[in-house]
Amino acid sequence: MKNIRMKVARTEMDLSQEELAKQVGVSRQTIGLIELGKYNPSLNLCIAICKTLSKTLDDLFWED
Amino acid sequence: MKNIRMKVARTEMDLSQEELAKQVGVSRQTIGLIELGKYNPSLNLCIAICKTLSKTLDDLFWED
DNA sequence: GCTTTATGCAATATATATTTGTCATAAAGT
DNA sequence: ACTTTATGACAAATATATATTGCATAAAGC
Repeated sequence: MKNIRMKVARTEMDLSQEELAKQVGVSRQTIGLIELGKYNPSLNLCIAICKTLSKTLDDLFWED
Repeated sequence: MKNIRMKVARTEMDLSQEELAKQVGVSRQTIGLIELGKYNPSLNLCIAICKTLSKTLDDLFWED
């Protein structure tokens, strides 16, 4: 399912998908697909995204 | 690096690597390698492990 | 001593995450 | 109107997570 929390956190930091991708070291498509919920990203990537967005794993990726 | 928190959580539940693997739906080797820190597991797998061990992502996979 | 049980290691095979490139579109700026 | 910027979609190629099998070892039970 869509990861709205991640998209919100990204826009709060005023970053485009492409800018976040560059900072995290992946392609724009990867970021886009994660936000669309069509991907099962690796733990290391999740952690890199969290650190860039000043969030934790539970903040962005933990449900219920 | 080694994931000691995961190993502790598993032993607290009195589960072997093989038992946890079966409950989570992966092979024993995958669990072993995650605990040894030689793997970059997928988010879905991390979540499945957390739920089986009654922990959250931050509990088992978030550092600092 | 022998047999389980639990764990680590290594090699090959398969599934899937991620990249790269390209196109389409809508919104914003000039 | 034109040009950027941001995003979604798609297909093919590459990298890597995960499965499978088999072997080695140490600890525990009998």
